[in-house]
Amino acid sequence: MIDRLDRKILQILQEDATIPVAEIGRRVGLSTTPCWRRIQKLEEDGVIQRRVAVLDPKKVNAKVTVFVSITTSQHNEEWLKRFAEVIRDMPEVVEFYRMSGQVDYLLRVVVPDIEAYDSFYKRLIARIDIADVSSAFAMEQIKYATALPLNYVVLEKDKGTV
Amino acid sequence: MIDRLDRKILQILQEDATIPVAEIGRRVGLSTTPCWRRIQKLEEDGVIQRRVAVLDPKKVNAKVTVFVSITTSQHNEEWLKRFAEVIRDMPEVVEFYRMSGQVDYLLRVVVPDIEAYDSFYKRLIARIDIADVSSAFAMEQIKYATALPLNYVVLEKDKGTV
DNA sequence: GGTGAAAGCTAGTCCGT
DNA sequence: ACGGACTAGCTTTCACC
Repeated sequence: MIDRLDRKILQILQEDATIPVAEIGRRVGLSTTPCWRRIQKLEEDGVIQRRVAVLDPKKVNAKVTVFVSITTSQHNEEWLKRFAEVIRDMPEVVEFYRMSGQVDYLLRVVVPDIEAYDSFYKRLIARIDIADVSSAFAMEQIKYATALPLNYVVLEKDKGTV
Repeated sequence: MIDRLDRKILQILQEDATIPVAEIGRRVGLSTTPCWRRIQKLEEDGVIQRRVAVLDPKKVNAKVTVFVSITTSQHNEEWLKRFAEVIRDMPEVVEFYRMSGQVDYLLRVVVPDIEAYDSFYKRLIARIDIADVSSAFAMEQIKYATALPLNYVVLEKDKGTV
């Protein structure tokens, strides 16, 4: 499905989606049209989901990240569905995972300060029944990448490519 | 620095950076040129850091997320600097935080499966001295947003805007 | 699956208000 | 600081190898 050229293209677009198709083509050793066709296909196939602007958290007052570990007694499908809906409506929750092991769910929450977190926390527990919550505060974001590692991509056998 | 119109623009671009400037202008009630100028300024000021393509993790075999909690005995600047460099070179590490409380650092690591995580883990501890590591596996990514909450932005007093 | 050039939009510039 | 018209450049299409 994806070959080495596609992977090169994805690598570029993951880092900078403003680069013209002609320039991407040049970098991967392709002329404009085939490069464009590949990008189209990657979008159709849903490999490329969207193109977004990434903002500086400090400049928009999103300075504090809190990791919220949640355990629940309610292990039914209905409860999870409702929980997911609640979370989807809270823009402070930037990531949401169902975990294995001790904690059931993990949230990454972004707020300007501790007070705002407290307010968020109250809104959260008011909306949904949760057994136990524990919060861990990040002091500094040392690395944040939207780019996924592409070295694990399962490659289609390339047909006589360089 | 940022007013309500800027915030509306950012909201749009955070979700979809492919929308033409004229259309963004229309949505926020501005004609093309002033809207374009605002976007330029937001880029110059570093509020907009970059535009990137977001990929489907499943389609690029990045199916497993692991949260790695790290504690260290080495609390000096030199060690952290080296640690940060090591992490920066590992594309599997997608996020990296310095934490308060029990754990010193938290990593979000993305790999195709448990075996790949084990290999990553070995490479990590081979490169840097770490006192204690504990790994928590995510079973499912229920929400992932690159968009930051903008309701906390400190707004410049708008001058007679709608 | 690849190339080159034409056509249609969009971003970026200029000038006026 | 906003708006309209123009230009330059990029995306997208098309005909072809």
